[in-house]
Amino acid sequence: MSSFAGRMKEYPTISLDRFDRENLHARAYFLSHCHKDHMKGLKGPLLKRKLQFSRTVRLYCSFVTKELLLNNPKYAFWEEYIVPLELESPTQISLVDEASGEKEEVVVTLLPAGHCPGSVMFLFEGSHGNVLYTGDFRLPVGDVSRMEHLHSGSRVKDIQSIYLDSTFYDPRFYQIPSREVCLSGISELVGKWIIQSPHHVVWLNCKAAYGYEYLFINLGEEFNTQIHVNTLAMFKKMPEILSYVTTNRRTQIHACRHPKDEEFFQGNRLPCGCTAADGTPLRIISIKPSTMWFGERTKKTSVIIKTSCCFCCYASPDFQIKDFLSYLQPVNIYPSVIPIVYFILISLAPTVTDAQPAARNYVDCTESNGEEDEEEEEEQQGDEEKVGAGQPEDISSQPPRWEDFFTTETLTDSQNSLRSQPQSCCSGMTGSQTPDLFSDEETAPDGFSLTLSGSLSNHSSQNMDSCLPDTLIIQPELDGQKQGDSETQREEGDDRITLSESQQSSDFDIPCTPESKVPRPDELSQLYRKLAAGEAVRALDYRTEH
DNA sequence: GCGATCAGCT
DNA sequence: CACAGCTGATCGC
Repeated sequence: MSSFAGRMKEYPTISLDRFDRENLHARAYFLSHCHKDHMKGLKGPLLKRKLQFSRTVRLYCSFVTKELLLNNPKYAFWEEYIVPLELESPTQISLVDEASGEKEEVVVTLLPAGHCPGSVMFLFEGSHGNVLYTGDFRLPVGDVSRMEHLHSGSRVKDIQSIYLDSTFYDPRFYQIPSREVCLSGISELVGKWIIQSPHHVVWLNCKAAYGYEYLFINLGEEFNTQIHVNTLAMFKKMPEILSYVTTNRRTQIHACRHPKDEEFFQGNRLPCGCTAADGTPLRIISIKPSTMWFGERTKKTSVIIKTSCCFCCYASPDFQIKDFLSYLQPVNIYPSVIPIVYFILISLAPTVTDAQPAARNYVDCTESNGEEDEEEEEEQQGDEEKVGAGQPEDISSQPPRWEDFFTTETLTDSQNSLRSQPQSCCSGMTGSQTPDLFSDEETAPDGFSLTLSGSLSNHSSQNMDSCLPDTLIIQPELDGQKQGDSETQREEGDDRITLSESQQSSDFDIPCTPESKVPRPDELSQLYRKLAAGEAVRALDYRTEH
C-alpha cells in the first residue's frame, strides 16, 4: 500500500495520489492510476466543496484513468474538474494561489508506468528542478532508456528527485517474473484444464479493480473465448478489452466477483452462480494472479492442501528497479516504503555515510515523516552534504548514498550505451492516448504469482455432506479417477504432497526471493505440465537448496 | 447516518 | 511481511 503523503519537496503546492489533510490546499492534483490506495480523500466532501469554489484547481491524469475514475459514481463529481493529458506530451500548468494570485509554472509529462490501465509516472520540470513521481510502476528493463522525455538530446536529463513507489525497492522483490513467463504459465494451465471438458472452468480470482486486463486479452485471444466479468461499464470506451470480456456466463474462463466468492469457490460454485446447463457439476480451478505469493489459511479447516507456484521466486529480466535508478541517477530518492536494506545499511552507518558526503541521497518521505517533520525536511533539503550518524529512526538526518543500496557495480557497457543513446520512445504510446490503450504492452498487470487450487469437493450430490467445503486438494485427474470421500481425498493428497508439520499449519513455507533457486524455462514448463495434468508435485520441488 | 480508522481476511 | 482490496466493529460528529 502506498504511504506517500502526497507532496514533493520541490513542488509542494501540488498533490499526487493523496487528497486528504494538507493536500486539501493543493493548487493542482495528479492521479497516477485508479487504485484505491492512491485515491485517499478523493471523494471527500471537503475536497468537493473546495472545487466548487475554485476556478483553477484541477485533477490531472491520463485519459484512461479519467475513464475508470468517472465510472464510479462516487467520483462522478470530478468530471468537470478533470483535465486528462496525453502520454508523453509535455503540458504547462499554472499553479495559482487563488488568494494572492501568486503563480508558478511547471511542465508535466505523463510517462507510461506499466502497472495497470491508465497508470502513469509524472515528470515535472520547473524552476525547482526535474522530478519524477513514479506511482506504482512496472517497466521492462530498457524502457526507461527509450523514454524521450527523460532525455535531453543524447543524455539523460538531470533528475533532482525520484519519488518512488518502493514496494519492490526491497531487494527481496528484485526478481519478479516477466510478464511472458507468467502469462505462458497461466496459459498452459488454463489450456490443459479447459480442454478436458466443457465443465472444466477457470476462475481468475482477481482482487484489484484494474490491472488484469492484459491477462484477459491474452487468454481470450489464445483460447478464442471471452472472459466473464460482472460488468462491462468501465471498459465501454476501451474496445480492445471490451471484445475479450463478457457478461454471458457461458464461458469457461471467469473473472467474476462476489462478496463471498471464496466461499462460493470452496462450495464448487462460481461467483456468478453459473452451473452447467445439464446439471453436471463444474470442475473449477482457481488462479489467483497477484504481485506476490502469499500463504492462505482457512479458519476451521480440517485440510487445506494447496500447490502454489511462487512466481516471485523466479528470475526476471522484466523489472529491475536497480537498473531504473542507476540509469536515471537522481540526486535524491524518496521511497514511500522504507526498504529493509536501508536499516541494514544504517546499522553500518559509518561505512556507508562517511564515504562520500556530497553524494546522492536517499530520504524517507513516508507519511509519518512527511507530515510531521517539515522543518527537518527543509533543513535536510538545503544541506545535502550533511551526513550524520543518527539513529535508524532518524532517517532524514543522515541519508546514505543511494548507490550503496545496491551492489556498487559500475554501469555495464550496455547500460552506458543505453544511457548515451536514447532510442525512440515506446512505440504506440506517442500518439493519441485515447482509451484504446490495450494495443500496447505498457498496460500489463503486475507480475503474477499463482495459487492453484483444484476443488474436489461435492462433485456428486450424494456425498455433498461428507465433503468439507474448505477441503482443497490438487487433484486434476478428476475424470479418470474415482472420487472418494473427504477422508480418502486427504490420503491421496498426502501421497501427493509432502507436508511438514509447520507446513500443515501455514500451508507451504514458500521461500523468499533471494534464496530462491531460479528454475530453468524447461523446469517451469515441466512444472506447469505437472500441475495441469495432475501429476504429483512435491513441495520440495519448489524449495531452495539451502 | 456518515466518515474515518482499525482489525481481520483474502 | 508483501498485493489491492473488502467487510465489519468502533468511535466521533
